Amino acid sequence: MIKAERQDLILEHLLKDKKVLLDQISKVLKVSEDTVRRDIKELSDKGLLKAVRGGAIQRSSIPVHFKDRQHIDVPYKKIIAEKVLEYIKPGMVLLVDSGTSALAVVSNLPKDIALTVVTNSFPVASILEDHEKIEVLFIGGMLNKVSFSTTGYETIQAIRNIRADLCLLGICSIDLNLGVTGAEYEDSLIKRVMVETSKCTIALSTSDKLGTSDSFYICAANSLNIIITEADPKSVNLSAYVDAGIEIR
Amino acid sequence: MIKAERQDLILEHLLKDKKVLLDQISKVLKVSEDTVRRDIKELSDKGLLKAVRGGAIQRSSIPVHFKDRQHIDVPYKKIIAEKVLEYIKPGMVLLVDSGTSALAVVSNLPKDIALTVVTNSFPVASILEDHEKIEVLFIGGMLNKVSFSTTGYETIQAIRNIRADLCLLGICSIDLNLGVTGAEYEDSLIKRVMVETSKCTIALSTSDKLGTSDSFYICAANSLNIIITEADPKSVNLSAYVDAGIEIR
DNA sequence: ATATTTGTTGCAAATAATTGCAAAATGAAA
DNA sequence: TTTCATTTTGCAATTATTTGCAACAAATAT
Repeated sequence: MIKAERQDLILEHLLKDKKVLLDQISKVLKVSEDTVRRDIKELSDKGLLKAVRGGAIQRSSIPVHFKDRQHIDVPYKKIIAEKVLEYIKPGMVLLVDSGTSALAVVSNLPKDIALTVVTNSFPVASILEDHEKIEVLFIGGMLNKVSFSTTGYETIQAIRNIRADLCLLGICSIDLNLGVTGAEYEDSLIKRVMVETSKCTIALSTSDKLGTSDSFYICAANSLNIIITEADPKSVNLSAYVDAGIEIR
Repeated sequence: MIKAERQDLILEHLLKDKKVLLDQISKVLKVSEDTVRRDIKELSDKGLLKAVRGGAIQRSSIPVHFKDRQHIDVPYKKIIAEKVLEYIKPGMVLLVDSGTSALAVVSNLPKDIALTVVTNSFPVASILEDHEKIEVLFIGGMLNKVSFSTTGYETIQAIRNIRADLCLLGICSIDLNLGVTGAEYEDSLIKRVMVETSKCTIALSTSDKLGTSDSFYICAANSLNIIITEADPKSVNLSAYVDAGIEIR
C-alpha cells in the first residue's frame, strides 16, 4: 500500500464517519500510528481535514470545492513557503493573492502568530479559521466561482485602501525587460494593484518562470523587492536580477 | 471519544434543547463533569455558547457554526424559504444577510434562475457555486470566523453602494412600536444598512419573534415591506401589522 | 444559618504528540 | 542488475495534553 492510497483511504473513512481515530485506522491500514499521524499531518497541511488529538475530523467551514488544494503540496511550493516565512514578522499586514503558491504559504503559517491577512481568496480566508491571532480582512467583489476569489472594480477599489507591509504575489512570469506578467486578465489587474499599494512585494515563482513572459502586464521587474524560487539562489545564475536590486532567495 | 467529537455533541445537544446540563451530558458522553466543564469553558471562549452555572445555554442568536447549521434543517425554515420564492423574479438583485434563514432561502433557489446575489456570508456565496446564472457579489470586510461572514466599516460602506431590489433579512425581533431589533451589535448595524439601501425588504421571522425586542435597533417596523413567518397568516392575529402597511405571509 | 450543589485549583496517571534515529523501501542512474 | 541517494516507516525517549480526583471555595437553596 502506497502513501497516496493510504491517505485516500483516510479521507474516505473521514467522509463516512466524520472522524478518524489513530488507533483504529492504523490497524485497518496495517501501519504504525506514527505513520498515520504523519499522513494526517500532511492532509491537514493541505487543508483536507483537521488534525485533532487522537485522530482527525472533517474541516468545518467551506465546501469540498477547495480540495483542488491537492496541488498545494507539490514539494517546491513547500520549499518556497518555508523561505517566505522568514520575512513574515508578528504584527505585519499581509496582502495575499489568490494563487495556490500564496495559499501554500498561508497554510504553513504558525498557528500562533499575530497578523492581519488581507485577501480576496476564499481558500486563503478559510484556511485561517483556526489561527486565532490572525485577523482576516476579506476583499469583496464579483465572485469567481472557479477560483473562489473576488475580482473586478470593487475588489480593486478595496485594495487601493490597503497599505500592506508585505504582498505575497503568486507565481507569474518574470522578465527583466518585459516585467512581471500574468496569464489571466482580471487576475493580473488585481495583482498590479496589490503591488502598487504594498510596501514590499515578494514574488513566489519557480526558476523556470524567470525570463519568460505572459499576456498581461502586472508591473516592472524592479517593482518586486524579493523573488523566492524553489531553487538554491547560488546554483542558478540570477545575477542580473540582483543587479536590478531584487533580492533572490 | 475524541475531544472535538465530544464538543460537537455538546453543541448539537444545545441546538436541540437550548441548554446543556453538566450532570446529564456528562453521563451521556461518559466523561466526568470536570471534563464537560472544561469543554464548555473552551466553547465559551470561542463564543459558541454561554457557560452558566450547572451547564450552558445558547448564546444570544448568532454564532452557530456553519458546520452545524447545514445539517439541522429545521422544517420551518423550509416553509419560510418556499414562501419567499414567490417574491424572487429573474433578473433581480438580492441582498442576503448572514443568518440561517436567509441561507435556507438561498439553498432553495432553483438551479437555473438568473439573479445577482449580494451577500457578506461565505456559506451563502459557496452554496451558489453551482447556480450558473447567479452572479455573486461578495461584500468584503473583517471576517468573523464563527459565522463566516464579514462585518465592520468596509462591509457597511460596500453595502451603501448597492441598491438591491430585494433584501432578505434574517430572523430578528419585530415589535410595532419598538421596531426591528437584533441581538448582536455588529450584525444589527449591517442589517440596518441593508434595509436602508434596499427597495424592498422581506423579514424572515418566526411567529414567536413578533412582538418581542432585542438590544440593538435595526429599523422601524414599517420599514419592512413583507414579513414571512412559518405560520398561516390567517391563523395568527397580525392585523396590526397589516394596518401598518406590512404584508404578512 | 446551614445544607447542598456547583466551581476552582492543584495534582498525578493516562494518553497522545514530537523528536531524533536507524532500518527498510523506493527510485534513479550507472 | 547494482549502487547510491532519498524517502518512508517504525521505534524509543522526551515532552505536552487531557482527564479524573480530591480538597477547598463560592454560590444557591432550604
